[in-house]
Amino acid sequence: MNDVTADSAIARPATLDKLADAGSHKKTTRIQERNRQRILTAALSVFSTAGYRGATIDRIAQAAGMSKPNLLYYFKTKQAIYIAVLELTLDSWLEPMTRLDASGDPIEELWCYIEEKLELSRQHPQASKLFANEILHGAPNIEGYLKTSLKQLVEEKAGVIRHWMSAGKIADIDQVHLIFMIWATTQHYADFDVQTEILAPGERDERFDTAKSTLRTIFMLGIKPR
Amino acid sequence: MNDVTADSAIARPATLDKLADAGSHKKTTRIQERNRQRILTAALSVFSTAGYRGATIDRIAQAAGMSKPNLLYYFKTKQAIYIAVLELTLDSWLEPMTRLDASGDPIEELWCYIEEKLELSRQHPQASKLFANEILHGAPNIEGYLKTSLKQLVEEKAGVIRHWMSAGKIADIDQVHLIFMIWATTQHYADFDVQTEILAPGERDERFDTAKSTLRTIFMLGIKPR
DNA sequence: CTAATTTCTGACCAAATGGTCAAGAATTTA
DNA sequence: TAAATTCTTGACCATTTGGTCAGAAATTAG
Repeated sequence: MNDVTADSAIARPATLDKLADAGSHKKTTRIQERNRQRILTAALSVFSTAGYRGATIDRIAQAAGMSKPNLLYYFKTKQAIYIAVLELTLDSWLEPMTRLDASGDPIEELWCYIEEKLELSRQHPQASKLFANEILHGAPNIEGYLKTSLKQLVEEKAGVIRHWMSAGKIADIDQVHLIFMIWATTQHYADFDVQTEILAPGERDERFDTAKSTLRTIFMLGIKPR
Repeated sequence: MNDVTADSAIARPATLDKLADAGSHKKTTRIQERNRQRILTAALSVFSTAGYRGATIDRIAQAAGMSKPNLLYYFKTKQAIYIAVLELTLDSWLEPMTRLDASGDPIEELWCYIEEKLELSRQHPQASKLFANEILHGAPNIEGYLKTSLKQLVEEKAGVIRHWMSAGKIADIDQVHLIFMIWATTQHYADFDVQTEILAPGERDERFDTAKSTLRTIFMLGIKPR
């Protein structure tokens, strides 16, 4: 019996493996390109709604329009598909943060970041759910990434925010926890969309617009220097 | 093949079933009392970390210190255990909101609510994760509850907040989305604890204290009337 | 103490699922 | 066109897992 406890693909890989045909010298054919893409798209859809354990290779194959053995011809294991999808979406999910610019106007920079994060939740809720699931279950597959790349990025941007603070441009609060607040409030609309739909009925876009104006009011007032 | 899509116990039960020995006329023995309790505790632990699909009856039984068939003597199905745990924790999880008092001081009332929610995340992270998982996967088991009891409660309290607003006691923002913000920011520390541990290292209590002071600053400044 | 009832367990079953494989179909290359 | 390579699939296997059951063990009732 395995020692794996949670809804995870594997116990503790230190880092994400590069699954792209990195070392391989074989050229990738057009069929490969197309099918891998189909699989990844299908996998994102299935994993994000069903979680790792809840997803079955059969479902993913079906969603990708191919047979299970055929899918396994492109990705050897279920875990390999999962890791590939995580990899594929991680960068774009974190990208807005990299654009926090120390030389810009603090209030404007932060609002821009919040807005972009909310926009990501609006347009790519599946990515958000994928990560939410992963982290909720202990982040066994991206633990290494969190501890290295993400930590470094967060430390860098926390430094930027701290700089703004000591210049008296924004209120004095913990920088990392401010980032947590931004993540929590924006991703909430993707991860818990079922709940927000029920409790704040109406058109989806309308809901996101109201969310945006609420976030603007509170964050902008909340971080303004006194 | 079943039609169930996500990591869910069942497709769409309108409401949570009362699983307590409601209709039964048999008395509950002491052994029953003890073992049911053990099972529910174990189940909360396992379900919250592994999700519904990731949890196995065997693991729950093991955590409860009994054999699988014995556990199934007390709860007929895995789903029955899951629903029972959800039921057991739902009320206490939502209870702080019921205490939002229209006659109290708005700022103080709201801060009190935020503080209590954060405290719940600190002391009962498992409950938070259980719900996060459930809602993330479409809330198939508590959909009915969300649409009735929770919706009613939220509407009532949104009314209270609206009242404060029209009296000019707090800033003019969407009430329901303010509630979302409070949920998102406080539950974040339970649901994504792995991430917060990595990015904001140090003692757990210290982290929660810093979170609290950050939330206080932003929320209190953010909702203050201009 | 004996009988009735409750509690508990090992053995077992059926379905679901991750993964394999030999061989056929399609495509590319020479 | 023929050979080589890539792509695809039905059939199959092993493991996991939710759940059953007959009966043993313990507990309670008379």
